[in-house]
Amino acid sequence: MATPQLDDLTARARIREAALKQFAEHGYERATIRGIAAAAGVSPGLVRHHFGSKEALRDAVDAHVMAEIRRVNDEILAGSERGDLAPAAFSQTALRPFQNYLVQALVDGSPTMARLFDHMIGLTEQWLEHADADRTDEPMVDRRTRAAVLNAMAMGIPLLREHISRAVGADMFSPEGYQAVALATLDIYSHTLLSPELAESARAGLEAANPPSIREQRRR
Amino acid sequence: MATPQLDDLTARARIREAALKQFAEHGYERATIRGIAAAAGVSPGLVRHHFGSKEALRDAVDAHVMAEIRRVNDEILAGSERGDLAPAAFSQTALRPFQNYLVQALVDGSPTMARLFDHMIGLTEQWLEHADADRTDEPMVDRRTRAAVLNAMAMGIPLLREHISRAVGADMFSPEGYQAVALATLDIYSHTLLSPELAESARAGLEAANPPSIREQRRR
DNA sequence: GTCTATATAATGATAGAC
DNA sequence: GTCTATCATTATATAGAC
Repeated sequence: MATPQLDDLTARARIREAALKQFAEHGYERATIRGIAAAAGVSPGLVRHHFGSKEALRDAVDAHVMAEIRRVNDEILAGSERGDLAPAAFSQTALRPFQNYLVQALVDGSPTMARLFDHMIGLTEQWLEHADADRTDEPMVDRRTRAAVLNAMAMGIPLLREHISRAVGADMFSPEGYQAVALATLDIYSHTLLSPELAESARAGLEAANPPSIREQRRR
Repeated sequence: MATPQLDDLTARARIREAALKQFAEHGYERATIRGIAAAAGVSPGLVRHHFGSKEALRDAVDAHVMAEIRRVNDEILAGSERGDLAPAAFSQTALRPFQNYLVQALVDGSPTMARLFDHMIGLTEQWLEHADADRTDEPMVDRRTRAAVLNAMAMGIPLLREHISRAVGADMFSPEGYQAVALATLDIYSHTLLSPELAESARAGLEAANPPSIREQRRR
């Protein structure tokens, strides 16, 4: 499903799958119709015949990825409780086969994937709602801003997988590398990186440097 | 310094500054020599005269950014204690004027910026060393892996600034947007997002699905 | 040092044969 | 449905005048 037998697919589907990989690996600009056609084992002309243009091909891949993500996500939601669904778990399961495409498309400025990003922010907000219930102090900013930043942070991992792999000494696609990164993510999420005192002093410095009118706008 | 008066610079420096901005905003591929020349107020031929090729221009910008970052970083190190230098503070101060360029170059696969990334991992490791001292439980993976992941997460913010800005409703470059994101970052770093129990159960599930031989390799 | 003009290569788009 | 051949555009690279 994530990596179907290319031989078993129609040419149109093969092209779409090849484009998915090429866009994910090289980005939209660097990926070429010729390269995609070669990877799919067809002629460049056939790509045009089925999709019309490179931009339309991107849209088709976007739509397919979006549909697949929603489908898998629905499957997971159907089989689990709502509420304890952490974004981490969400990305690691539903999004994982398409993660590289998604994050690259985000950087490339795909409107479709931008909407998906917004959707994910909503899920993260729900998750934060639960996490906030256990807090005693007031959050420094509104939940949506924190959800957006949190999402971007999570996306940074697959986006910079090349550099993480180099530093870790194992390909993030290998079982070993993947597990190491997943454990690191869990460890980071479950521990505090900044003491409350340091965070508070940093915040004070930040707010002192900016007009106080801004400060009160974005609580909750 | 970060945004010098273009009129006051030599043509060579103007081209370099223009390239810095174009590469940061559009990425290496989409940025064109013609566009850079226009932004610098010179002819495309002069770009070639001074830098030889687009790739060489990128190398020159890389070197300049690297030098500036080190210079600012050294200034900060000289004026502050070692050890309490959080990566957040580091990025927000020394790297900030070049952050967009750095993260885009990282995605574009610049070798020079890749080395800088590795250098930053080292700084984050030092920071984690202090944070780890306050922990009672054993980290789930070695420090370097956590530092690499943490770095990638931090980079995700400027990398996806377009999407964060859209979600927050304010440009991340505006004082308001910047402050909101900075506060969110502080809040996230100073709070736990996953309870120890949830993290432990997720870890157990993860390790059960993978060969146990992997598990013991990457502690500390 | 700086510009204009041109060569060359790559790419997306297109037309038409099978 | 699929391919080959070609066009038009764009970008980098280059040469040479001022």
